Amino acid sequence: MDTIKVEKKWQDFWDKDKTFEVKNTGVNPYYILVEFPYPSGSGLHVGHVRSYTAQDAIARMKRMQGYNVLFPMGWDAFGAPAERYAIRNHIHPKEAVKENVKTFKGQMKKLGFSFDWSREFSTTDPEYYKWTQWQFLQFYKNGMAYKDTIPVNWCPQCKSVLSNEDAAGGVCEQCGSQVVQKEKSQWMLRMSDYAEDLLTGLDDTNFAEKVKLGQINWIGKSKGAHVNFKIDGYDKEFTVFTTRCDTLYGATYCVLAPEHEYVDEITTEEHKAEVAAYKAECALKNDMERTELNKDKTGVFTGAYAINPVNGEKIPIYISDYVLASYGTGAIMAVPAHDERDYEFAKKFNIPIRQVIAKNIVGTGDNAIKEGKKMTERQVVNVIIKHPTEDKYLLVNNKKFNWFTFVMGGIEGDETATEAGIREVIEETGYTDITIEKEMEFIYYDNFYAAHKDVNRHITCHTIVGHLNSLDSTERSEEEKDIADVLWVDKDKLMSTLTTEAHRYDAERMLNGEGAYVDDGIHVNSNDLDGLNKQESIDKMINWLHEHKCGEAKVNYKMRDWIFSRQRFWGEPIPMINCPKCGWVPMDEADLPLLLPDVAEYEPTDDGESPLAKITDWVNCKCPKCGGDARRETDTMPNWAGSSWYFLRFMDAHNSDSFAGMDAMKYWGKVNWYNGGMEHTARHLLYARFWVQMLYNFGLVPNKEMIDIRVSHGMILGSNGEKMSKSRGNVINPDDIVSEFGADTLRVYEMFIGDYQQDASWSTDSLRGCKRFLDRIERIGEKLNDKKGYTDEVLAHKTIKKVSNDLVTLKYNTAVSALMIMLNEYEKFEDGISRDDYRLILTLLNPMAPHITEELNEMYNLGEVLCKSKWPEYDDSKIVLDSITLGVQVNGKLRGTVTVSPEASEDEIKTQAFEDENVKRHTEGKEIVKVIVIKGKIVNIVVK
RNA sequence: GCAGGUAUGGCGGAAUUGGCAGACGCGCUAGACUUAGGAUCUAGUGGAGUGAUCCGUGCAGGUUCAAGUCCUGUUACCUGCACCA
Repeated sequence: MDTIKVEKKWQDFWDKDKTFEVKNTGVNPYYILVEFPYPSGSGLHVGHVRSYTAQDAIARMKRMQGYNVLFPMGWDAFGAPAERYAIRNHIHPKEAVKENVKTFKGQMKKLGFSFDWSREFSTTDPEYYKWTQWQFLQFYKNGMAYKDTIPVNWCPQCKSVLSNEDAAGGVCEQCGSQVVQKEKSQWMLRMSDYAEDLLTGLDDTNFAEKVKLGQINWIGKSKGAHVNFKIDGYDKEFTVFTTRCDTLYGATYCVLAPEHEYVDEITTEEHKAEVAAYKAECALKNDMERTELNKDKTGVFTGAYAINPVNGEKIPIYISDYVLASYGTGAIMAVPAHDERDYEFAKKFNIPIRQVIAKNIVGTGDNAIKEGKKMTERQVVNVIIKHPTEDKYLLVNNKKFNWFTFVMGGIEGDETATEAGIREVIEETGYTDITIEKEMEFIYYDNFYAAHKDVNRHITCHTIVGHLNSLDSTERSEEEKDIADVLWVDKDKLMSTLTTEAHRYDAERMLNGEGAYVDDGIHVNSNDLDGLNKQESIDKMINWLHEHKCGEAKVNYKMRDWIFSRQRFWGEPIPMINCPKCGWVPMDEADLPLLLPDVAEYEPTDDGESPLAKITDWVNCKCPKCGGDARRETDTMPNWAGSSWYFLRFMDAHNSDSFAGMDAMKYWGKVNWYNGGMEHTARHLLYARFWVQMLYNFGLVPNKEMIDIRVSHGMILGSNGEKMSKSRGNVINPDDIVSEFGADTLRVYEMFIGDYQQDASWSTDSLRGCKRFLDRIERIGEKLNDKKGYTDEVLAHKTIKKVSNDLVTLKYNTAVSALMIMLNEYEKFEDGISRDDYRLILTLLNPMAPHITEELNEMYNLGEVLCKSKWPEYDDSKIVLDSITLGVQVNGKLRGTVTVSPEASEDEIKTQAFEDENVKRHTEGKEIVKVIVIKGKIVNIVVK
């Protein structure tokens, strides 16, 4: 078959027939959406083909099933690449976009996607961005847009503001020079106001779980408290955000972000120079550098002290860039004992570390508390002693209970842990030449049954670490010798030798180094909180803070307001006017769209303003309020703006009175099924949902969430398993594949390539396999017979069911495989296949290979064109087989099979199973313990 | 570091959700038809063994009559986020 000719023929037919154009009327509306592409200069990618084909297949099937399917396509054409291209080639970006759109559209048509082209638009069309601007004005008028001064990435060489992506690694992507931070006034949208709504709104969607998770992580909700700290010697206080106000008694210093507003004021005279230097150093670093230098904490002391509200203690105030000005309040209380970052900082600056939580180990198993035994309180010391010359540790082995532990014992009277520890080592092991190095944080060993004393215990367990200077020793008492042996154990055998959890925990802390203890436990050194766990303490502390007016419960979100300005030419102009008298004034809505002017130069200005700033005719205007001279905003909107509502426009693409009519939006309801790349699931989806929620709150859209199902496809990688890129030389151009193998082959192959949501590597060999499959589909047409109906009813209905279900559960690969199996079966039919057989396989294959199936359907005169035919329905009762084969296992190993009718009783199946020769061999002479029959699945005979 | 994902023949991947592991495709082997084969058709194809059989789903345990699937621990790779208090 001449695929080029045939495919063209059907594409022309669909065009002329307007087969896929839909009206906003009729029953069963169904809206299928794929992310519209950025029409780049390099043309369509095989990755696009994957997701477009998948959605196209669903669209085609749904139409045949009687749905009114909206499957639109358009262009997300604003953005930096088009602008860069324009700068280089001195042509207007809209010309470049026109060219690229032509290429993309041509490629899409050649692939036979069933888009409704009557609704096509580009975000760069004035008729479209008019409404993007109009919506911005609604945001502004409702107080959701404001101006603020924030730092941006600035390339001094290109004299241009860079996005975080373009400034990756602190280096300008274009020229390679060092990026610096520069303060700029920017339009912002109050997205953080919607954090909670964006979180709860997820419940009204059917996004894939991992997509939801991406949204949740991005929003980054955390519950905690604000705590106010007075500054010693000032009538001033600052507020910190903490999720762990329960550890307030362990706060031994505070840290302000270097940008914190109080820093200059509270810094004492002798620290001024140091603080100023540190601040200057931080200002030079951008976010990337700050995080890169994370390995080592830096900071300086301000000389000032804060007062801890719970105990009145004076604690030093430091500044450090590990505290971010942009999160929380830009200030923290530091609890080194129970926060890893604080711990690291405290170690480096020699700040006290105060334990306020003790790990609590509860006895389990043999150590679990025993009913009716006395509960006793004990202070215990565990002693970790290192060998004087070898890398070994001193253990004792209690013979009666076969316990392996460090030396341990009770602390008597007013002994310190160290004194008790030394005493116990001498008593239990005889070694006398002991040096104790340190005491670790203590732990509780709660509700634990001590078998050797036959009592229940609540132990406070102090752990000290030391070494022997020599093996000098005294004779142990006979009593001690009876109780326990002394042994030295290698470092790496330690963990597996120790028999109690408390000792293993000690060993781990000692070997891996101590750090902050961040888990739950029992509070200590915390007055009223002592004895409480984490949650209890948090609740109690929040009450206390509230009562004493020095803090309150507080929820914080990672998500910040949306920076909505770009200093770029190729974006939607922001329709705002700056009047010297009236300030910022929105443009009159009747004057929209505010068109992008035609200019000759697209380079940004020297001070980083958008190129629009240079066009004085355009910039200078009259204030809509007072009529005086005023200037337009020269910043443009970000690329994300146009794509935040395009799916609404598709519902009513030609509406000139509004961005989309309420009736049209109500008719289509939500986007039923939205597909896009994993890389967009976090940001694009969040922006779009935020945008829609605002519109909803202004009464402009019918639903708070406008997208129901969201799925993401995996990437198509090069044949070497790496991402396709020109530099790697592994790019596959879909055009080449279409002209050599045909669009249908490419479509079927990309559906068959593997799990849709997983990445997959390109394989031209595998592609050939799909070509062979389609060739065989064509060839079997020569074996048509005159019989009526399906030759194999079971096969027919089974396959209808499989394909119908697989297409809507993203299992395209097994749908194709089911059709391959069907064809394999057809080829085995001795008298050829019936016309109904052929029509069936062509229909089922049509969503994936629409051209060849239409052609064969027409060639053999099998019926109406497939795209207007009805999708076949399956009948479960026809899938029932006359007989089924069950595996027979003996002790879980397959030994034979039985073939029985589906209605066979358990006894019949059992009887037959035992008749199998091989089963007999494995069961003869053995005791039958149990026979398990799972109807329709398996028989398992358990023998001894 | 945190979060998520993945791991099954020579390769891409199936497995009705705990029930005959390796469907389907590629590749490979042998044969047929051919002047020819990167066409087509037939047979075979996880490993070891002549065989009965044994071993096999990253690794180590566990639960179960039965584990790729469930539980505990662990390793490697991929993708996000990254000092989020």
